[in-house]
Amino acid sequence: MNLPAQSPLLKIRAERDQMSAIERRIADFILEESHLLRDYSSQQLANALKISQSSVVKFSQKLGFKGYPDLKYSIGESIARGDSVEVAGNGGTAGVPAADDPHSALAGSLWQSKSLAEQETRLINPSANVDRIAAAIDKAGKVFIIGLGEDGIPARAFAMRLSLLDILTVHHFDAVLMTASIASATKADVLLVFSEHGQQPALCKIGRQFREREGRVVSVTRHTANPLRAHADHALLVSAHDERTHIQPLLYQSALRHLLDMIFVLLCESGRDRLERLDANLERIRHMLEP
Amino acid sequence: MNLPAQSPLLKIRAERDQMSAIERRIADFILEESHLLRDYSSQQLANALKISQSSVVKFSQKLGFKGYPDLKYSIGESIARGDSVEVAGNGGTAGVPAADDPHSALAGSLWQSKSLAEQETRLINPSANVDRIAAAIDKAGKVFIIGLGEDGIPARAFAMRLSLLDILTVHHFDAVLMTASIASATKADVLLVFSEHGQQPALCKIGRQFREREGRVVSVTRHTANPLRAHADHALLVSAHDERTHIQPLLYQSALRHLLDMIFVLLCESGRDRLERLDANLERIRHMLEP
DNA sequence: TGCATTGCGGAATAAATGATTCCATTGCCT
DNA sequence: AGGCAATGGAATCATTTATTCCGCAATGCA
Repeated sequence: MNLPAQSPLLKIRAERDQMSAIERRIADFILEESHLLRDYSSQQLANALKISQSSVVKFSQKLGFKGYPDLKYSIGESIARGDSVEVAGNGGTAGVPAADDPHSALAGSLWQSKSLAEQETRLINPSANVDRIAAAIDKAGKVFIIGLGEDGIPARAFAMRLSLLDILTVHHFDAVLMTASIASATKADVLLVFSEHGQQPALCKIGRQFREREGRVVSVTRHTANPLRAHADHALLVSAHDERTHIQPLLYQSALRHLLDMIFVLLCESGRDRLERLDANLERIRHMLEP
Repeated sequence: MNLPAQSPLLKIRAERDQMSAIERRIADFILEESHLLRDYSSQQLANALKISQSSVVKFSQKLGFKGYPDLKYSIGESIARGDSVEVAGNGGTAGVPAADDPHSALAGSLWQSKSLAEQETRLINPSANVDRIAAAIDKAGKVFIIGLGEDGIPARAFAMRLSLLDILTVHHFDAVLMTASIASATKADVLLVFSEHGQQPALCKIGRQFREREGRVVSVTRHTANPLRAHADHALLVSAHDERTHIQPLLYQSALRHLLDMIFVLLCESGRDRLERLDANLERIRHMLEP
C-alpha cells in the first residue's frame, strides 16, 4: 500500500495491536531484539519463534515490504540512523557503542586528545605570527635548526622539509656543532630553536650568539613562559596536556607537527616556484633510489 | 562523536589502491553508487559491471565480510548513519572554523585530510596484527630500527620512544652501520624497517640477513604491495592519499605517527612496569637538564 | 630463459535463503 | 450446521549466495 517512508520500527509498533498472535510474536521480537535481526535469516527467525518460515515472509509482505530481506535491511538502516522505538521515556540512546574493539576505544581516545591539542595549538598562535615566521623562513638566506633530545626529531623533520623546498638549511642534533655552524650566520639568516620547555642553557646561549650576528631567532616551545622564548624574535607555541605522562609527549609532538605542517604548506604556496622545486627534488630522489 | 564501529566505505576506499582491476571496478561502483546497492543482488551487480557473480562474492569476503549480503547490509547502515566518504572526519568538538581567516581554512582542510589518512590506516591494520607486533617488541631481546631518508625520522622517533621504555633499541640512519649492527642479532630480536615504498634493495638485504639469524622482521611501509613487506614476518601498513604532492608526505607521516603512537601506548599498558620505567627515565632526563 | 608457483577471475555447481502454492484448521456469520 | 474467510504450516519452486574447479597470466626462482 503505502511506502515504508517512516521508521519501520515505528510502523510495526503502530500496527502491532491489530495483528494476530503469531504476527505479534514476530513484531515483539523485532521490536525488542532489533539488533539481533542482522544475523537472522527468515528461517532462523522462524525457528527462534517456533513458527514457520513462510509466516515470517508473509509478515514482511503484509507490512508493505518487498520481502523479508527488505524488512531486515530497512530495520538495519533505521537502527543505524538512530531511530529508536523508545522515543518517549528514556533519554534517548545516548549510549555510544563503538567500544566493541579495544583498539577502537584506544585509537578514538588518542585521536580525540590529539585533535584537542592541535586545535589549542592553532588557537594560541595568531595567524599573523605564523605568517611572519613563514615569511622569514621564505626570505631567509640560510635557516639553522637545532633541537636536543626528543626535540631533535621534529627539528630534523622540519629541516628535511625545508631542504626539499630548496631552502638552504643547516641542522644539527648537537649544540656544539651548531655553535660552530652559526659562525657563518648573517643578518639575513634565521635560527629555529626547538625546545619543549625552553630551559636549556646551551640553546639559550646559541640564541644569544645568533642575535649578536643580527639573525632572527624563532623559538619553538611549549606555551608556558620560558627563557628561550623570552629572548626570541618570534615564537611558535605548542599546547598539549594530559595527565597520563606517557600520553603527553605524543600530544606534544602531534600538535607541534601540525603547526610545522601548516608552515610548510604556507611555504609551498608562497609562490617562488616552491612547488616546482619540490617536485623536481622528489623526482631526483626517486631516480636515485631506483636504478 | 567518535569513530563509527567501522565504516565499510572508508575501508573500501583505503584498500582500493591495492586491489586488482576487477576488484577496483567493484569498489568504485560501490563508492560512487552506494545508494543503488540496496536494490542489487550479487548477480545484478555483476551484470552491471560485466563481471562474474563469484567475483562479487569473493570481493566481499576479501574485505572481511561474511558474504555479499553482509557487505550490502553494512553499507546500508553506513549510509543511513550519514558517513559518506567525503565527510569522513566528523570530529567531536569540531566547531566549524571561521572562514574569514585563511589559516583556519588551511588548517581545517589539512586536519581533515590527516584524520582521513589516520582512520584509513587504522582500518587496514587488523588489531590482531598490531597486537602481535606490539607483543613481539615487548618481548624482544633487542630491537633494531632502520629507515633511510625521510623514513629515518619516524624511525628515530620510535626508537627514542622505545628506549624510554627500557627496551634495548639500536637505531641507525644508515644501512651500512645497520648491517654491522645486526651481526649481533639473535633469534629473540626484532628488526623494524621503515620504508615508505618498500623498494630499497639495501633494506631488503638487511631484512634477509636478519631473517637468516632467525630474528623477526617487521616492515613499515605504504599499504601497496612491495618486496620488503612480502618478505617480512609482520607488516604495518600506512594509507595516505592526496593529489597535491606537497601534502601527501605530511599525511603519510601523520598516519604513520598515529600508528606508532598506538603501539607505544599498547607497550606502555602491557604491564611489565613499563610506565614506572618510563617515568623514572623522564625523571632522570629532567635531572640531567636542570642543574 | 624456462620452469614452478601463486593468485586471479570466470563457469559450473552446490547450498542456502526467500517466495509461493496448497491445504488443514479455526472461528465466525447466516 | 454449513459455508466462508482468514490464518498458519508443509511442501515446493525460484532466486540468491557460496564454493569448487579450472584455465590463464604474472611472479619468483634456478
